[in-house]
Amino acid sequence: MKKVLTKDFFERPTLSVAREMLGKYLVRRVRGREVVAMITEVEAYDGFRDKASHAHRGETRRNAVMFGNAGVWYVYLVYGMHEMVNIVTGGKGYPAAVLIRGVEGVLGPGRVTKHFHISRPLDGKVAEEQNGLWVEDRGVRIHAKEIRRLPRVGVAYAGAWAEKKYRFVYLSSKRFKTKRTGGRPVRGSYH
DNA sequence: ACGATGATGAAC
DNA sequence: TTCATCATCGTA
Repeated sequence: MKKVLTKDFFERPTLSVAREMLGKYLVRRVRGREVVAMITEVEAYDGFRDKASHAHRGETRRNAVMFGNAGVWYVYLVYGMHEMVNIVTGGKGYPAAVLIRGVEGVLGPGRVTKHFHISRPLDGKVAEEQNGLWVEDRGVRIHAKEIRRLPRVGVAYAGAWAEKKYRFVYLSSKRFKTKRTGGRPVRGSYH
């Protein structure tokens, strides 16, 4: 059971897509090499009003693909050195995307792109085999109890939007630990 | 705790 | 054209 996810999967409410991306497989094929891993951590960036989203200030050259068709890669550079990979969700004209923050064995969005050799030339490309980067459903089903919803990382400037639990983590991903202070989980940490 | 490193967007 | 900021990471 191996099915390449297409536009119909991504052209739905962003939070649903984000949650359902856990357990799916990111596949990269370039120069005869294939890299595959199960997605274990994602974040949703949803609409014009989401202050943490690049789309909040309106359409620009960088974020234009977020306003376009679902099922397209949105790849950009942050902090001068890390590429981030997102997949566009929702209908055309509605800016939204899901950031892939971690896969099994590779936690951290900058590490994911490095591991999969993903960089800006993929920005704006459709997620399909022909473009060398796509998402597969391989039949893994993740139970709601295995998912933790947390605030997004690195968006403290976004006020109330920073507190929304738009980050989805697959708990059984072995490397994910939760630090606790006063008994409350605060953030994921990487080991 | 901090510096690396460069693109982006808003101000001037 | 300048400037602050930034969906981070490795080293300390």
